[in-house]
Order: sequence, then C-alpha cells, then structure tokens
Amino acid sequence: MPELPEVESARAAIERAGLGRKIADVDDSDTYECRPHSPGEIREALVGRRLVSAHRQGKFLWCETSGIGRSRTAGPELAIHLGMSGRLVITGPDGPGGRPGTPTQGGDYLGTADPEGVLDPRNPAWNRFTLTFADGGELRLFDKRRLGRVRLDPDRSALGPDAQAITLEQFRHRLGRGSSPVKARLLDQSVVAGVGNLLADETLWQAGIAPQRPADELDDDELAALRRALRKATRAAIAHGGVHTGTFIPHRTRAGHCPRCGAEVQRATVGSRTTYWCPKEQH
DNA sequence: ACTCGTGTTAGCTG
DNA sequence: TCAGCTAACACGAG
Repeated sequence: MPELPEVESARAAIERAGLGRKIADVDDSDTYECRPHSPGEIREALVGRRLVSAHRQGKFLWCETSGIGRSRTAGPELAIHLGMSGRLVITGPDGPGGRPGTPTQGGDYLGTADPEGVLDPRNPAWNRFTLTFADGGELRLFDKRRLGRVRLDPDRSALGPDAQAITLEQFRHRLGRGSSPVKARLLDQSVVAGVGNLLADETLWQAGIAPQRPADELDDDELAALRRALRKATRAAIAHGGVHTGTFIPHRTRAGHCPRCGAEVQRATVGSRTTYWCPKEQH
C-alpha cells in the first residue's frame, strides 16, 4: 500500500527493468484511471517510443519517453500515480508465459509473494494500464481499488518539494504557516510532497510534536526537529522497504502503547485523517 | 453485518 | 484566499 517508500521502489524498478524497451502496444482502455485521456490517446502517444528515465517527487512518479525511430524529438512524459492500492508489475522478455510470482528473465514482479496468482498477467481483473514491450514483456499498473492515475504530460506545478530533498529554509517557510494543524500541513502535497498518513504520525511522534498544534505556533527549533524527523523516518522507510517498519506505526491501534514511555496512545481525527499520538511525549 | 481506511481530487461551504 | 468537509473510487481487514 503505497506511501513514498513504495513509490520510490517502483521508480527504481522502472529504472532497473523498464528503460530502453520499445513500446509495442498500450492498453489504456480504463477510462477512470486514464482520465482525462480518452481510450487510445495514450497508446497513440507512446507506441514506438521507449521509457528513457524514471523520476519521483513525493508520491508522484513519471517517465520521460524517447522520440520514435531516429527522431530526437522527445515524446510526452508518462505519469503513474499508484493511489492507495496500486502496484507496478514489470515482466521480462519471456512475458506473460512466466509463472506467477516468479521473477522472469530480464525483469521482475514487484512486491512480495503472490500465492494467489493475482499478479499473473493472464488475470485481467485488476490490471488498469499496460505497456507491452516489443520483447514480449510488460509494465502494468495493478490496482484493485482503482485509485491510481495514469496521465500524459502531468502538471507538477502544485507539488511541493520532495520530503527528502526539502531544505530547512523551504520547510520553515512552507510548513510553519497557517492556522491548520501541523499534521494537515504535513499531509498537504503542495506544501511538501510525499507524506502520507502513517509517515505523518511516525514523524510527529519522532519529533515529539502533537499533531493538532497550529502550524504557525511552532518555533524554529520545533520546525527543525520536525524536518529532521521527517527525513530520518523517510530514509528509514525506504531502506527497510516500507513505512510499516517505523517505530511508532505498529502501535497505531486502539489500546496501543507508546513504544518509548508505555503511555496509552490517543486516537482522534486530525486533518480529516485517523491520527494516533502519545499524549505524554508529544506536545 | 458493518465500519473503516496507507491517497487524491473536484466541488462545495463558511 | 484560506480552511475544512464530502463524495467518488472498490476492496480487504477487523
């Protein structure tokens, strides 16, 4: 279930296994995830091109594409947002014939085990978008809940600096403004890109700051501590393969206890999202 | 059986 | 302009 770390691993997988392969066909018939493009529009734009680079800003992922044939004119950017339930599946040149869950030559199935075989490309149920490469392999967006998005030439102008790359000065100016709860600021992708609900709770817990504090009441030291905690939590989550590996996240349950002081964690809605925090350590 | 939710966005209201 | 809420998406978990 994607937060920033899963998006980064998807980006790295495209870089490792998806670049340079010629696009022979595109299934963009899901009018919801490919909206506002009409069916066939993305296929028309991409057939004959290759993905040449993969980028990420927060939870937003996009690829640059090549010209067609010897043309040096670059193609459109292809953006893929995983939403809340999307996963990328990249298969190797031996394509759909590979056994489900088994890495195929030259590519791999992303994510972990697939005992039910739902990632098998022959199971069409939740495949929302597919690039078929000339070598027979595929890059697919697999998304049960249909919250993902695919689009050409995305507008990134409203996206804030990436959570890992944001400078202290940027962070102070963007985050420490407004009367909203500081957690709402953290979750606002136009303020800082990449923080989801779980990562926000982990970060606030690490920094010892209560989620409902008005953002403009935080002093410089608290904002610095918050940024430090954000970068640390993000880095750790990427290194360990997901935000679930955080210290506080496993204790985000009813009757959960703070892993440091043992106090019972509080639960409330902050910034329209379910929020857990330690009332003893977060102020 | 029923409620809730790791994300985003459009649209509305104050 | 800012801030906050709701619906939509569609399924799994508890």
